[in-house]
Amino acid sequence: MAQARRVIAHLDIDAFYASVELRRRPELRGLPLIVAGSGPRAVVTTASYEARRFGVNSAMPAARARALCPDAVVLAPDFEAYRRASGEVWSLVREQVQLIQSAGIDEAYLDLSEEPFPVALLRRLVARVHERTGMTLSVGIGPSRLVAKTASASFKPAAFVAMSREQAAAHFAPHAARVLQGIGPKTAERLAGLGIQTVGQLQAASAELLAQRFGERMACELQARAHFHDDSLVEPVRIAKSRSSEVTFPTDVADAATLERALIGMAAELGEGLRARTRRARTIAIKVRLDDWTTVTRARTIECFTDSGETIAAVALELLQAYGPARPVRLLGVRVASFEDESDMPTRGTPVQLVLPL
DNA sequence: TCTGGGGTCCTAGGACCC
DNA sequence: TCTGGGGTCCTAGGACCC
Repeated sequence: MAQARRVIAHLDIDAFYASVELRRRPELRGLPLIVAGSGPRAVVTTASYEARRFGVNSAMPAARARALCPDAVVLAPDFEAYRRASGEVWSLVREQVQLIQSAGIDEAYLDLSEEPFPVALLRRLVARVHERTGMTLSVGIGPSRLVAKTASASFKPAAFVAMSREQAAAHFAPHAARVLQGIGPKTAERLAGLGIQTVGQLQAASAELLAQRFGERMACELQARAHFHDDSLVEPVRIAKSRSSEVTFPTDVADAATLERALIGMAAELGEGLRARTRRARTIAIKVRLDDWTTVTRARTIECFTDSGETIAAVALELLQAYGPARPVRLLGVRVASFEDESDMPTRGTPVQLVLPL
């Protein structure tokens, strides 16, 4: 059933990791700050706004970031601290709002459709989070996740913007199509090949032309986004479909024994994770990235569900041996999927009941 | 000075069954 | 003996997001 009025908010903690670091190292405030690993292949996890002015951005190789901004303070990431800080922020939000979908450590969507005064509630929330944690939230408000997210992302830091679908469609029309969620570098490039650079041009593009280039389904999806049509729901509970562990070696590895040791370690980790969550998987996959960046995946689905690191390792090793990388390996990963359906699993503490169909 | 790690979703093709 | 179409399960690759 269609809902009369949807009010969705997107909340994003500004420069999250950098903010956590600044909170405990206030003397660094105002300086360009980069959070990045120290290895030769490390990338930037986050940069303060001062560092961003030098062109430093997330996912950029750390070495390049240092070159762009030699005076920046570079800190190694402390994920444990970030998880704690994230918990502080989101538990404050959860005190006020029930329908929350987490979107990573520093973002969430809120469904405030049932709230009589959503904007006032969000104002109070932003103030409270800032007062209690020192973190600044950027907030986008709209009739959909797409409008909310695009608004918060484009007006941050310290954004607080509400827009209707029509306003978003008009406001973002001159912006690059890339601002729309779901349009990444590849799709933007393909669109540019059709002469489509902006959201407005995508709105006005011929549906036939788009369908020809992208297929019916994706074409419809692209144009719906350009007009900010989106009825996806805020889903508070999402059940994971896969878990994985991967490692990029500091230098490429040609030695089979080293690869096998890494694989066994990751398999053990995944087994532990599955047992901790009382979940079991049937599909075991490996991912291998060679020194020339070619990336290959191999998967096998086995008869029985497993949560055993040994079983995962045995299958992963077979897959690796069957593939037999012909070049030095840059990255190696293991993934488990096809989880046992939760409804088929015995629930702890509740006796199993036989339910007959009516 | 080359490009992390953890996920999700989509597509396309093949095997197999009815 | 060939022909057909749909559905499900599985694998591999790719795009995207945080």
